[in-house]
Amino acid sequence: MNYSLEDISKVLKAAREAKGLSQRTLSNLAGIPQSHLSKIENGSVDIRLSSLIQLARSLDLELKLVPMKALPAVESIIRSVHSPGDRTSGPRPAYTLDDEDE
Amino acid sequence: MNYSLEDISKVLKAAREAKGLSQRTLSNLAGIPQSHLSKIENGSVDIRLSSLIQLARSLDLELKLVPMKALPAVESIIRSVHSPGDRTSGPRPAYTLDDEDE
DNA sequence: ACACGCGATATAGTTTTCTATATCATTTCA
DNA sequence: TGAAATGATATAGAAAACTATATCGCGTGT
Repeated sequence: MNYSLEDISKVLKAAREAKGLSQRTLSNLAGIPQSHLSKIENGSVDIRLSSLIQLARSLDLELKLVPMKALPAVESIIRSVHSPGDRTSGPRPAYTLDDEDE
Repeated sequence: MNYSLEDISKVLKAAREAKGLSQRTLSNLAGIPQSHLSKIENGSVDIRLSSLIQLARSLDLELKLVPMKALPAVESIIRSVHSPGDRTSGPRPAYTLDDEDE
């Protein structure tokens, strides 16, 4: 449930592959050496926050600090975005938050 | 919305204060020197992912990589969790963590 | 006034990321 | 066949986090 260093690297790698990017291409996008990118994806380095953010941005991901209390709902949303037809199991979108605030 | 280094530190600081913890107390909880904690909250260091995760956990926060597509919904949920009368935790164990030593 | 807890800051030493660059083993494809 | 692209790995140096420890100024309460 809680993810740690390795989980993050898995997410990053999966996101890169989902976008069909090679490490070298992403390397250029994010301004990070390919050699280092490899280490990051292998979870063999404890990257700095700036690197993570930079990398995430290049992959259309955004880093968020989520209160534990909100975690289930957040994960549900993220899952539903990953698999846009997901009705295999799940609490119906009880979270119909078409909010418009701000 | 997109947050960067400084925003993260603000969130961390706000979370700590919301829990009524001093830097020194959190320092013990998270295993991070108070002096370093201060720098982190001031955004004067580019912390490592492990530090961030560690710190987040101590504050009942969880780090998530959110697809941009899901961001609005996620942010809405997060807002609704710590919004107006923010109780931040209903069943709040009256932890008397005045652990200390020194 | 004095002690206390608070956050900020200083020094110095250790550890590690991060960089640039190059190479390697596979796989893919013309 | 072999050229090209892939991810993994190596070396060496630079920069910065992280540590322990101590101190400082400020506010608060006794």
